[in-house]
Amino acid sequence: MTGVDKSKVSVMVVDDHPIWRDGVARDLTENGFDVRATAPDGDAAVRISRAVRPDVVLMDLNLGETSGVDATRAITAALPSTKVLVLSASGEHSDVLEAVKAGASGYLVKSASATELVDAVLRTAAGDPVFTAGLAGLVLGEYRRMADSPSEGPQPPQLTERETDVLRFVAKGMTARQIAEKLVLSHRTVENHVQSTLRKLQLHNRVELARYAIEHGLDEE
Amino acid sequence: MTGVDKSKVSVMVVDDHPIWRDGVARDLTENGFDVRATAPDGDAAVRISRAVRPDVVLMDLNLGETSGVDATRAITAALPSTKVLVLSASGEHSDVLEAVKAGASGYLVKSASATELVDAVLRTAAGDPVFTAGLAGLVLGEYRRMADSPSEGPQPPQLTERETDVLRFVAKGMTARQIAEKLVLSHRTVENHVQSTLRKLQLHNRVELARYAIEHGLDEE
DNA sequence: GGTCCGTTCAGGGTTTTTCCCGGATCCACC
DNA sequence: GGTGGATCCGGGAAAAACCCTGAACGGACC
Repeated sequence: MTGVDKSKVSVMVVDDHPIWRDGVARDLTENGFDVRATAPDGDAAVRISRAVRPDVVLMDLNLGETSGVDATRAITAALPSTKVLVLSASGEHSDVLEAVKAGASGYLVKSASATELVDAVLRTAAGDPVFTAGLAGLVLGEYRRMADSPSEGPQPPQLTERETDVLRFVAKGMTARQIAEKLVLSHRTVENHVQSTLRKLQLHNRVELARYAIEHGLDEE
Repeated sequence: MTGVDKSKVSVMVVDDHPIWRDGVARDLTENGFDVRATAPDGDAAVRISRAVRPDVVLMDLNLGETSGVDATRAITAALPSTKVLVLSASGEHSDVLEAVKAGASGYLVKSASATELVDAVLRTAAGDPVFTAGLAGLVLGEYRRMADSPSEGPQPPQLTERETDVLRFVAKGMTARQIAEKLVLSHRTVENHVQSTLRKLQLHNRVELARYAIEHGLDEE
């Protein structure tokens, strides 16, 4: 149909309903996409996406316990080249804006047809923002209203200055005590910064922090 | 004198005698080299060289407790583009061969004159192997005698297959228990492999291991 | 004034890592 | 047959990391 090579677009599907999840996955596969992975919740999504590095993540917002928004934030933070296309039952304005703020590249309501979905994934992979009719205007208006973020992108993961300081040293392989000495702090404070950074980025240990820092060039400067 | 741009050659001086160390550093500076760092022992040398990434490391072999050979091995393993020029009081054949096996690009006895030193550092930076008269033949003969290492280079850091397996997973941020499950091992065994790898590469924790793995492409494959 | 957030410190607990040591098997090489 | 390396398993102990909690201060913002 379109001129894009769909076989090169790798996709991950995140949804807590197995039926819907597999249905979407089959649809996409039949349409030539490379469905590399599926995940039932946010935690798994974050973990698996880091391993699989799909081009596009189809993310349900309403994921039982873990929030799709948090997962979206973590994924776009960890994998700048991966696009997250939110597929949600609701078309709530607040949900849409939250998702976009978290780094989503598009927002589709689940009532969309299969052909709409295929088209949306293709366009998302190509870098176009995709929004269900009526929502594009909303997001655009909101952008204008904010007006203060000159060049945005998927929201630089909101680490505080101190957290960034600590992260840099963690990425060099220093212990909390060594960092504390360097920054003239208590090692407990350093550990707290590490903890809050782990939470914000949805990572689980210092090695993952180091990889994150390296991928984002936080360690060179 | 020579046509090479000395101001571009960065050097680190490793020696446990402050007087000698500073004397050499001053000599080199006066001759236009960029002496970026000095270190009094092997541990500091390994640590600092990773941060500074000098073109040439002037390494004393006889460093109190820590061995200059070990430091040489660790530095050449971690920084393939950094050359280690050994500056030793002794001209012992076994010392020379050990140093070369550890990755040294050259070997100079300390009785060398300042001009010889300057010349040696320049040639080392240019990639030439530099040896005090009489030692070049020794090393060449030894190479021929070994004859079985087809293309050597600075000795690929001698990690065993299992250690490399474990390292790959460590670099992904997995704990010893997770790796143990993956490789069907006891977590104590995994920890032992981590330990021996740390020793061999003269690193001190998993974050440094991860950085090593990433720098050497061990994590992608 | 009140509230939120960033930064700092700390207690208290569990888990993991780091470091040292030992022993066992297998296999290759001399 | 001995020797050494790679691989495996384990004990013990100290350090570090991980995770949650509360608390204090100052600055920004309403």
